[in-house]
Amino acid sequence: MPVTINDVAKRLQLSVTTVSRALAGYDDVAHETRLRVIQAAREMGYVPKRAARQLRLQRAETLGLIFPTLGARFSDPFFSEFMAGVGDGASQHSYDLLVSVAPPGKAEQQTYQLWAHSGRVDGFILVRMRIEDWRVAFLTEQAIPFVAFGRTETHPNAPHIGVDGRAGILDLMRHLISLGHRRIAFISAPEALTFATERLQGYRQGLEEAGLTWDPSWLAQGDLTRQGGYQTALRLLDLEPRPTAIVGVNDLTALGAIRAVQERGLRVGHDIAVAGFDGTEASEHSHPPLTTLYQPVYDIGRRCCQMLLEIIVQGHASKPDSLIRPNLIVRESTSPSGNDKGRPAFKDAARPLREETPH
Amino acid sequence: MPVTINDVAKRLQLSVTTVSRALAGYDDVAHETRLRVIQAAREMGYVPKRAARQLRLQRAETLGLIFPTLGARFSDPFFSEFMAGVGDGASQHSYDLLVSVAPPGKAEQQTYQLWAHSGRVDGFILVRMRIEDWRVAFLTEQAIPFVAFGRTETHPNAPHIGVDGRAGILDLMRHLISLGHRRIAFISAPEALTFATERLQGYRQGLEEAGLTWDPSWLAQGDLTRQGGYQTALRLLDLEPRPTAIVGVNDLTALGAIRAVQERGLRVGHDIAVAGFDGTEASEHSHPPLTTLYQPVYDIGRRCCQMLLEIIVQGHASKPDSLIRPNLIVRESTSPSGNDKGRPAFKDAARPLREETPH
DNA sequence: GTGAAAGCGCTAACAT
DNA sequence: ATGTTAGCGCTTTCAC
Repeated sequence: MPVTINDVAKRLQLSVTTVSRALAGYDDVAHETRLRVIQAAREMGYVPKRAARQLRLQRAETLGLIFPTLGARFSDPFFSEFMAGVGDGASQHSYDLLVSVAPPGKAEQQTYQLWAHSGRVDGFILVRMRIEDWRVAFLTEQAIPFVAFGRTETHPNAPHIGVDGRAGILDLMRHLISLGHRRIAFISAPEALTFATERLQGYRQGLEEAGLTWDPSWLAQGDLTRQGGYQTALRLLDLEPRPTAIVGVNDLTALGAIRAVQERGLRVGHDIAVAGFDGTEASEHSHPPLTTLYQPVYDIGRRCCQMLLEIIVQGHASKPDSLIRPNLIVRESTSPSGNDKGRPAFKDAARPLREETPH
Repeated sequence: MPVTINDVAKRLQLSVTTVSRALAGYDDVAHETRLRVIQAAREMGYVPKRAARQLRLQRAETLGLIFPTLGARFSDPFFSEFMAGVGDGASQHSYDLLVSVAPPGKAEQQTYQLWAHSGRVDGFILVRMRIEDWRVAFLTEQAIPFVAFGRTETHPNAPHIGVDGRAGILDLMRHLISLGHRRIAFISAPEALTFATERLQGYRQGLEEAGLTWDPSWLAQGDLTRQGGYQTALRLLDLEPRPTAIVGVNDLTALGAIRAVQERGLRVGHDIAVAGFDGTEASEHSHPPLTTLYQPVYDIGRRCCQMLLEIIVQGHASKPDSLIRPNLIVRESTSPSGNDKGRPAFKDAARPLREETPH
């Protein structure tokens, strides 16, 4: 049933070599022959069998992406957009994308091992980097190509694309401080995650820079979910004196905090400022819209992919790492005019869609 | 560098046949031999090359999943969870999951063709079914295994798992009507999508059942996004007399509608009821929490996968289709006590997490 | 209980 | 410009 290169060759009274070379675009094939081959292949619906090609070429032309699941529910708004970027980048070079979902741990490690050793993939895209990340150590040691979205403390020179969370949050802190805020709380995340620590640094730096006295109880730990943000914010709102601003380590956390503030009968933007990080679609449409730091996730996915392909094909990336500065998008959640009722006092900053970032 | 079955055989002074059979668990291998083989394989880090196995077995042991992108941004909270379900189901049977993202059209079709004809995958999981869906026609005609999440008008007997959107929305309509609502608006989606049409049927049926007079302007068309829901709801709110309830075809739409209502200075739940469909995490944490119809997306993903494997392995599914009834979860967005300030008047209905649905 | 050998479909080195 | 051939690593039939 499935048509092979042999079928095509027989029908044309040619050798498989010629067919293969004609299709692959070699220039030592007669022009007319090439046309006949292409024509026949199309008519017969011939497509090279991937497994045969992989076996012969000793490469899979496939990239691997293993998402760590966080809890019972796996619904990271990031995920789909990042994956779209990686997927588009891959298919642009006729590479495929193999995806798996595994909670960090034994099974996860086995999947990396299996995919690499079975030749299922030529390299990996890593996400949700941890400060100490066995994946980086493991892949480096085994000389398996990879590119990470985010850096690792223990292997700072590993190929990666990072987002400067410290600088981003610092921008945000300056914004808040310029609005007059002095008691600024921060809802963090498990500190094993690199980006959480980086963003926390921005927070600390912002406080220091302004020479603000600081209360340790203003620093709380969430879990990156709305629920976590909500519950943590409730506790922060009970403090005396109450913070006037709450910064969430990501949008989901901040969105949860908004809910907490509103349940306490306070007005977001007016009584208390709230801000997040990510620039997810949800941040645009919260009530009030959320001030946040936008990072171009789709684009980062594409670039991770490009970089990985360079490493696979050439053995090294032309630029082994880069640091993207997120854009502060000021919306009503940190504006004195932000409130629960009535029309917005001013238009939102425009948020770029899938734009290419300069390289 | 990579270790093959030959390497293992040589080291043990055995033939590759015996090694292969020992590892595959055949019972005509001496017990002691098997142990030696397993031991050596582990020590040497031997993993069968997938490409060689695929070529020999003439199957990929891989499933394909192609997500249609909607607009510039691809961020459906629902996809990540569905994919997790499919992925877990696949890996449970040592199958892999190949994922791509393509806007409906030419490129999408080519990907299906390519993956099938190149033997890259053994079958497909289809999502976002349309009333008339060329994918179903194409795959059926080519005898390529597939399972769809949602039904298709033109091929009602194609293997699929559906969610009874009509019955779900009907439950919701009864709920709204029992609360006294008489002017109920519905924000729909492109009618080419099966689920949009099904849910719309539930809306119409609910109105009919109650014998309500109906104004055509209460039916509006969104695009499944928050933004679309927001803008469409704004128009609905300008009607005279104003609807007292707005039903969104999905959670995102309803969440956008909530924002519109609040911007107009109205209280959700009190002045206007709003409800959605999906039971996403975001619906739990909106302000106020959103009444919605929960569908067990993760579980559906798993079951689609199970079914597809049955078709691939046995040639047919033990149960070619099933219809899941979504659960109405009543929250404050349709409660007279729902409002923007103060504590919730009653606890949310519990929302099940990744539970198994009865079969 | 074990081994020899064929062959899956493809690409490329090496003829001619 | 085209053909012959080897071989990628695996599974499985068949022989012993």
